[in-house]
Order: sequence, then structure tokens, then C-alpha cells
Amino acid sequence: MEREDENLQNIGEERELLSDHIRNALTDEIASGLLAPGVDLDEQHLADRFGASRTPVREALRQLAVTGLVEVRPRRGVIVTHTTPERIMEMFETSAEVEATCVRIATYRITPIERGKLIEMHDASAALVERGDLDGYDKFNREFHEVIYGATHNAFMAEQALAIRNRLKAFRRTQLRHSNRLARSREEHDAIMTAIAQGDGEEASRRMRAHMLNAASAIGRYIASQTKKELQS
Amino acid sequence: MEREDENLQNIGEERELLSDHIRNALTDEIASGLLAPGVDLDEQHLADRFGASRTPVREALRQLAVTGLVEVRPRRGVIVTHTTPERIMEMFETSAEVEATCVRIATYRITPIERGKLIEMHDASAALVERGDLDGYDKFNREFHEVIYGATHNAFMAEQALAIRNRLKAFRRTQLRHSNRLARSREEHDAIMTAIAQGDGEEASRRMRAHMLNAASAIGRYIASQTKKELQS
DNA sequence: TGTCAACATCGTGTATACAATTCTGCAACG
DNA sequence: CGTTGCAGAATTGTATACACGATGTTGACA
Repeated sequence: MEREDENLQNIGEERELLSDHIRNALTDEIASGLLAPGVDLDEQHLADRFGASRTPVREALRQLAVTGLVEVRPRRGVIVTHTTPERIMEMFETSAEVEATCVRIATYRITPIERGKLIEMHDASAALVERGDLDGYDKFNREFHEVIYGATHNAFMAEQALAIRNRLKAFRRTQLRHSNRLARSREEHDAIMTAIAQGDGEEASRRMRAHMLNAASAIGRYIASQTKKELQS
Repeated sequence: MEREDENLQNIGEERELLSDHIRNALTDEIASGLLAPGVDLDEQHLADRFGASRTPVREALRQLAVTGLVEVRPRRGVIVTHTTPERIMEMFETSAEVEATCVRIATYRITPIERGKLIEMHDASAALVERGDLDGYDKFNREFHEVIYGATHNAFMAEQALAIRNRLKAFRRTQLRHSNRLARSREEHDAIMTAIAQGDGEEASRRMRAHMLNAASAIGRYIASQTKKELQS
């Protein structure tokens, strides 16, 4: 196996640590599903793949274990965490509650500038729905939620919310591709925007929770169908 | 410097990883304030202290960095994270919201057995307040909140809540020692218990938020006084 | 044929070695 | 008197080496 990162040293403005690079790469590969749950992460194998030694690979794996992306079985290797459908649903529920909390607080603390930004983004998203731009809408959606995190004016809370959101990326990936989630997602955003405009944090929170749980159940149906397929094969 | 863990191999039932042991030890020392914010964590120094080599120490430090307990400055060493009072308050607010969410969900999902356990614990805590048993009450308090996490029947949410709570341990340490927080804490628990008994999740949630924010402001006052002292010295 | 034990093999856990960067102290200069 | 530049030291980042535990295999025995 030959190394795949010849241009490593050209990347960063203030040189990235090898272990960080490996960690980021593995995070992406796990989040994107390229590394499937249960896959054995052999240290030497990964080291060869990244053209590094085992040391930085180990550091990366240990860090991923803290976030729960991989599982370390002492002296028996590291595997990509096998996440059950139940646990995925738990994570989505948690995410929904966190988002709901964020938007409630954000409603009370949002500045006129932030509100303007949010309205502008929301308005622009109509065009994305119109032309069915899935990738564009996905990008907008992420930013939309991140602006809300920021509007809580609580950086720690924003970080926590973002961390959970990122953790769910792997499972949310296929969500918008099914049925008419895109249009319905925007309608739900609209209801949230209305509540924010009215300064009704509780209502915004309820709307957000519903929005997140709608998305979650769309994914839940997908996961259920996938699981059924796997059992058949 | 001589090693302090001669009896290391006798500890675990299924031998603990050295890096895990070091990570736990450092977590405790940081959470307890023994290692103050800003302190430089020299790898070789720590390695000597634990009678190990730099490798497991590095792994431990990298893992602590993920949880935010320490800060890695590439090629310039690791320091204990310096947490500003503003950030501490943000963390407490986040914790309050998370706990509020947990108790709301727990109210709707708690089983009779769990409710019985909670009532029993709460009743027993009266004696602890009576005799001013700070350590005992602290222990009860932790368990009280953990039973609520469990009653959400959402393991992921419980983990998140516990992680934030642990992260705040360092700052909550001195909380109960001041004024009559002990008695007032129990009164607040009582209000939460009443709401749970009535199945009113929203009310339980509001009570919990208030409870947490009361504790936070007690700590906030303490931190403010400490900061003032530091500026004077 | 099935079970179990000795052994071989492989991979992880830890230590040590080396490379590269940052920090420190001092001296020369403006 | 402060600033800049340059060794030398110290410390981090990475690679390699070695030890030990886990797993798989073969062969003997029931």
C-alpha cells in the first residue's frame, strides 16, 4: 500500500500535526460511511496508508475513541463503533432537544444583525428548494442552524450543539433525498422564523423540536429499510 | 522525582491501560484544582511522575484535549485549559438547560421503580441537611441527578448530561460550603419532586433550571470574589 | 470425530531513539 | 536601555524497537 498524502506539508499555514491530519481524515471517512461500523482499524495498516508511523495513528484513534466514533478494546484493536438503530434514534432525540433549547435562548438574545442574516438566508433558501438543489440546501441548512447556535451568545452551548450535529452527520446524509423533505423542511424553518420574529422562544423551541424529529423519523424509516435489506442479504 | 504508583498492576480486575490510568489521574487532578489552569504539563515530567514513558502520557494528554480539559499548542506543549469566568457561566447555563431537558423527558418516562428510588433518596437527604453533612449531600446530589438522567431512558442523552456535569465538577466543588445552599438545594429538589409526581414535565423542567442556575450563581459569586483576590495579590 | 493444550503468529502497549522546532540566555548593535 | 540575532538547551513530534497478551492452528488424546 502506498501513501496518499504526498502534499501533506503544503496544506497548512502553520503546519498541522500529523496525528491531527489523520484524525480529521478518519473522522470524515467514518462520518461519510466510507469506513463502515465494525470495521477493524489496524494501526500498521493505517500508518502505511498515511505514510506515517503507528505513533500518530494511535493518537488519532485514541482521540476518536473519546468522541465515541471508534471503540478501543484493550489489546484487541480498535473498531469503528457499531451504532444500533436505537442509539441513533437516541442521538437524534438528544440533538432535537439541544436544538430546541438553542433556538429558545437564541430567540431571546438574537441581535438585529443576526436576525437579518437569518431572514436573508431563509429567503434565499426558497430558490434552492425550487430547483431541488439538495447539496445547496444541505449547506444552507447547516449554516442556518449554526447561525442559531451563534445567536444563543453562549459559545460553549454552540460547541456542544455543533458537536452532536457533526456526530449525526453520517446518519443524516441521505435524509433530504427522500420524499419531499426539502419543501417540508423549508416550511418548518418558516414556522421557526415566524416564532423567532414574534419573540416567542417557547413556540420557536417547539417548532424546532418538531422539525428535528420530522427529519429524524425520515431517517429512521430509511435506516429501518436498510436494516431489513441487510438481514435479507 | 520518584514514581508514585508502585501498586499499579494490583488495581484492576482486567488490567487497565497505562494511558487510561494516567488520563484518569490527570482528569481528577485538574477537576479537583490540584493542577491549576495555565499550568504547563511537561511530558517527561509527567512520565517520570507516573513511572512510565512519554508515549502513554502523550496519549492521555491528547485525549484530555478532546474533552477540553487541556489545551494542546502544537510543538509548544500542553497546558491546563484556562477557563474564563464568562465561559464557566456559559457552561453552567448549558448544564442547567441540559438538566432541565432531562428532567422534562424523565417526568414523562420515569418508571414506578425509578420514581420510588428517587423519592427514597430525596427523603433520606433530609437527614444529611439536618446534620450538615456536606460530603454526604454532595454524593446524594450527584446520584439524584444521575437517577434522573437514567429515567430519560435515553442513554446517549444521559451520557452527554453526565459529561457536562463532570466537566463542571472543578467549579462546583466549593458551592455547597457557602451560605445555606444546602437547605435551599433540598427545597429546590422538593419542588422538582412535586412536579415529577404531578407528571408536569414543563414545571419540573422550569424548577430544575432554576435549581441549577441558583447553584451557578452561588458559584459565580464565589468565583467573582476569588478573581478579585487574585487581582489584588 | 471432538476436545483441548502447546505453540506459533500477529497486533497492540510501552519504551526508547532520533529529528525538528521552540525556547532561553547572552552578546552585539542601534 | 531596549532590541535583534544567534548559538545551545530543552521539549515536542515521529519513528523504531521490543515485550507481552490475544488469537488461531496443529496435533495428541479421549
